[in-house]
Amino acid sequence: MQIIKSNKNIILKNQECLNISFSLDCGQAFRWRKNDENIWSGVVKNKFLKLKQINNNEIIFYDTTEEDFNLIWKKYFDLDRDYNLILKSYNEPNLMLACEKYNGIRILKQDEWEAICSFIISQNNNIPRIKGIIERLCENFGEKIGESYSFPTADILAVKTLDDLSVLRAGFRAKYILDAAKKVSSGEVDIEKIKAMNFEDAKAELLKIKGVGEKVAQCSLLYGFGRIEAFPQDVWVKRIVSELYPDGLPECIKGTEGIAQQYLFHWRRNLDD
DNA sequence: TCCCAGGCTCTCT
DNA sequence: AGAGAGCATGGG
Repeated sequence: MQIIKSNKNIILKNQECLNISFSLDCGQAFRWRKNDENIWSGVVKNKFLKLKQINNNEIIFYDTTEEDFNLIWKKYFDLDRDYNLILKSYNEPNLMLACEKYNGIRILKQDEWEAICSFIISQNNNIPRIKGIIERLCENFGEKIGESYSFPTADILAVKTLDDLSVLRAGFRAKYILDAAKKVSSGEVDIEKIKAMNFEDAKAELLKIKGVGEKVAQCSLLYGFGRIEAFPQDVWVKRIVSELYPDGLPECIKGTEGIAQQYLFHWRRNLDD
């Protein structure tokens, strides 16, 4: 991997196992948009970013300093993890197929609160509508950042009412968003403490929030807290498990279940393509 | 019109 | 402790 400064941009060359389109559009993050020039744009932690992948081995981070690249984007795209090594360790045929076809998916390290809130919204919902609700959440309650908006903090949402949230058209999930915001804002569910907890304790903390069950907790831990041993089972993954692994998950994914899950999920959803 | 969508809560056995 | 209805909203 090579980091090159070019005018105001950063160019990342020869980064192994990183496909930004797969990573930004595989159902793990809901706020990235691609324009007709294949330029992606999004907001992470109050930073607005545009980026584009060229020739599969060159990624341009527009208007980005080396400092922001090293402090924010390296972590967000999980670049310190050796995905080749992990994917190579998978020796189960179906999983190998998924990894070959969608090579370059990385688990994005999202903001913890944003992940909790986003996956609360995701329950019993479809991806286009999830994106719409989250977009309205940011436009109505976030702050203007570049060409987009920040994700509203728990503190901001904690003092809203159900009536305030009606603009989201989130349905029955609105009351869950409020409960989550109040518990996170008050520290009853303490994100800083969760970071330091073991997996089971961390999950138990998240389950204190109304509207957070097993699946949403696992998603929060995987995409928000970077716990790659999490294994969220939605309807698609349940389908995969019952079809392919009725007697248990393959031994080779132990410790990196979340990464395997992401490849299997994306592969199974796009089987007809 | 009916069914379903990256589930969870509540209630009833 | 396990099963099932109900939940808001919108797209196919």
